[in-house]
Amino acid sequence: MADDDFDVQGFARGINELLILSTLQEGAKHGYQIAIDVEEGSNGLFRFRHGTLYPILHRLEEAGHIRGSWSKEEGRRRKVYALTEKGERHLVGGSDRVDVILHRLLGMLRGPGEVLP
Amino acid sequence: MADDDFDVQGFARGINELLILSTLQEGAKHGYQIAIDVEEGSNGLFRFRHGTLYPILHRLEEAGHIRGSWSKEEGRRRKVYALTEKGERHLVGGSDRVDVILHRLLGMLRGPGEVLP
DNA sequence: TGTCTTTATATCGTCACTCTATATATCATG
DNA sequence: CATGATATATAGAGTGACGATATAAAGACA
Repeated sequence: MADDDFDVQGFARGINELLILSTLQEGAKHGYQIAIDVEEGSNGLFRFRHGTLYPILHRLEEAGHIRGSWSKEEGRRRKVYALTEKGERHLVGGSDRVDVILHRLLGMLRGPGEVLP
Repeated sequence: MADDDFDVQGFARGINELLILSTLQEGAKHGYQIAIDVEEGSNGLFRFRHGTLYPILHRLEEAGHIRGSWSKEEGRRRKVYALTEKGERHLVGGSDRVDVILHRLLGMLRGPGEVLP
């Protein structure tokens, strides 16, 4: 499959990844905080179960989009993730792509008669 | 999971279903024609493999969103699908939902801080 | 006539991924 | 000291898109 091809699976996966990268723009944070911020930032619309969140974080770390480091403040172990440059580029490109795809989708759904700007 | 909850899997699955329902607004057609129309209508962005298309058509038929009937014109057997009223309602509701998610998602991705109405 | 491509529908197996549930550990509160 | 919130992790289940493959008939071409 070509790189600019659309597939729903990859698109869905991408949404979750982009949401995580997006909140990390505010600064480095640990997983639990990411989940909270995404949920609050979207008024509860977007939400991560921890069974969903952590695998994605590991995936993003392996891909070099985020960089994790353990901190042991107050005895509580936390893995704090920071956005890398690669991750930032991925976020910008991914957001543009989501923009294009969803607007085209909406154009299709609104019916064939309508002409979009 | 509540009905108005967002999950990426369901959203992704919904995209394909809505694309199919959308082209059927033009009138009843058979599966192969649906695939062609979706691909051409989106300038090649959205595309169905037949391994993807037919299971979705069966799913939509079972759900009562479309109604299929066999035709044997010219000796070639075709299953022609028509949009039902239920399917029409599903399409309208689904389009509105895509609209909402699109704007909220882009609001999140375009940078934190701002919470959209 | 034979065969190759296009049209047309269908299903099976694989793979990836979300989601539920469970495990582990620390800190705060009553 | 038990309960709940914080915090990370993984195993198991279920779903479904995707690729490959099967079937079959129509049209083109030599």
